[in-house]
Amino acid sequence: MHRLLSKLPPLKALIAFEAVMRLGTVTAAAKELTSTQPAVSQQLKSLEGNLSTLLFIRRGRNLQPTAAALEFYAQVTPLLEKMAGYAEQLRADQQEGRRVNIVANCGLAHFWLLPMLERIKQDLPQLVINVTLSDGVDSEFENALLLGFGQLQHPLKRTLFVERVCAICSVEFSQLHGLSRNSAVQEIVNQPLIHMDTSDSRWLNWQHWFANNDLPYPEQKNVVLLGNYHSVISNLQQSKGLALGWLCLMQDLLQDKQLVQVSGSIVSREEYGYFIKSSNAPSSGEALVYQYLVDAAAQKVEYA
Amino acid sequence: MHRLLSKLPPLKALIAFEAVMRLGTVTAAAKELTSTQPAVSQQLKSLEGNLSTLLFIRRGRNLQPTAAALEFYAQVTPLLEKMAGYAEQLRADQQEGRRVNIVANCGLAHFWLLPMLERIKQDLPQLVINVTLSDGVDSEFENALLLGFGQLQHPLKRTLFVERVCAICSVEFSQLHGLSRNSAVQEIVNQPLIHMDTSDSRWLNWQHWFANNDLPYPEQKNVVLLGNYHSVISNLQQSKGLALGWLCLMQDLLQDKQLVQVSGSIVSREEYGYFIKSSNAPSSGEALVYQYLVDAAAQKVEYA
DNA sequence: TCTATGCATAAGTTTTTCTTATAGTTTTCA
DNA sequence: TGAAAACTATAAGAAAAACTTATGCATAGA
Repeated sequence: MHRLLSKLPPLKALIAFEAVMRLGTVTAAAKELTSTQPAVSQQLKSLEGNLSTLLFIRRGRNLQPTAAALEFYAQVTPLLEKMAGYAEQLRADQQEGRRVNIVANCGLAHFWLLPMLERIKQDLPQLVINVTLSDGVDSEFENALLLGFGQLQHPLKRTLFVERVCAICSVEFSQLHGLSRNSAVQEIVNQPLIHMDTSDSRWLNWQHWFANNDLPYPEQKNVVLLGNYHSVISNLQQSKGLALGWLCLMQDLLQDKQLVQVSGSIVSREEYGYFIKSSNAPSSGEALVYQYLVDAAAQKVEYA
Repeated sequence: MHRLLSKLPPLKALIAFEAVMRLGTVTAAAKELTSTQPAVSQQLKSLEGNLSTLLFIRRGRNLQPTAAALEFYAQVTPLLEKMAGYAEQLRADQQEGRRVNIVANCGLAHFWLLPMLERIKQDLPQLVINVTLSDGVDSEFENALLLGFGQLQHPLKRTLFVERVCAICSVEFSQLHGLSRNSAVQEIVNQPLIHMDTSDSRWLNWQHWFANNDLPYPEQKNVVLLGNYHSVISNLQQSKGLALGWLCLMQDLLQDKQLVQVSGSIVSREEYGYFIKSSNAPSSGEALVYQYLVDAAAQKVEYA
């Protein structure tokens, strides 16, 4: 353990050493580093102590580097420069908005953002886009674009998709049970239902759906609560029952006839849905991606 | 200016970052670094601030590195490891006494040590020997073998050569003026004399020589004071006059008949001469060189 | 739902680093 | 030769940085 800590000399001392080697005197180095001569002198001493190696022969007024110092200088300077270069690169990327972080709700990411990601990267090649999946988040992120789900009435949030859900199942399941878009809502009462674990109660669930259709909530046995929407769809495709489908996310699958809408009932809440929210200090790149996603969502809605 | 300082992130933070990336959690990193979780957490924060780049997406309990973090980790870790490696190498060299610093009087170095240096390196190939020339030094050096000139009565000093000087000149000059080893000391009185600037008064000079031979010190006009012994010999070889020759240093040149001793007078002071002195904490390598030089000096004396 | 694990933040303390002042050495200049 | 200037090392008090303890909050697992 302590793989590096115990072996690395103090960086400040290295910087002081580099400057002294390059400029020849402690005083000049101190000037460049906007520090004082004793400070640099002590740094050198501490470096010599750390390396337990004499780096300079002190002859009263001037210093003469030892062979060890010359060697170490030649080794370490390029490393410091590279390191500074990498750090600068990162800062520049950030400064110029080339690096964009997106924190996205899992379902939205899986069924909407990720399929589109390659295209986004092609369309905005100057950006480095980083997507992190995260459910149950609508808090502040300091440096990331947030794609979340929840209440839409918020000055900083912009709506991507209003919440609209319907009952869906696989083609196979629909054929087996004679279900279709024209089925009456009553037919759904006795079907096995697939549930998502919506412990945070932000989401519409089957209870809402039945209440909205003036039907009694059927008693459920052996309820399976799935942790994320991806699992729900996975179970759905295995024809294990009916699930609630968020229209905006399922649109492609419905159009491709991979899934089937059951009954014409669409339950929606205008004040809930998927939203996009800028970081506190959006970069130019973030602004680009923001607009790109807003546009993409608007286009998708048109099909609905 | 500020070529590196302003661009480099704090090293401590880099070490914390490296450990967190490698181990996955702040707590584990803190444990490895024998620090505390909040300390590491703050380091990460400071690094993010320094790079003005988000490195981790915090999701309550765990951290997820951003693309920037992964990239930076891949760039920086090898640099840190190399740096640690170089530092370790230096420490190991020192530890095992592979690195020896010699601070040597200019004259002694030029006429005795340096001609022998290649041979020393061949004979002690495991050592890295670093010679620094320095006149007028008999003070303490923390980490270097000192070859100096001065008083010999000192518990830590060991005599290399007792001070013995004679008058010398070039072969050409001796032939022009009919001088030889058999010449009487009186013949020297009217010859042009070459002087070394011995402002520190440790050295025998022409005044001493004349006094020692019971001769009046001849009035000098256009006295040229040369700063180092090398210049003196250079002038001597240009047949500009007579100079005082330190026997131990001139021995090779006298044997090769490049220079000629004039008169048989040899002035010596038993309590002065060239000495060798160990550093405060001599390494094994230093001890080897010490003995090597003592032996070499002893051998040389035999010819005298 | 309760507990364990893990991160962030705040506040006070400790450690490190820096600055000011001083002394010593060497070079330069008169 | 001697005084001034340039440069470094060291000591001690001051400033800054880092760390630790305590606490709150969020998530994961039972």
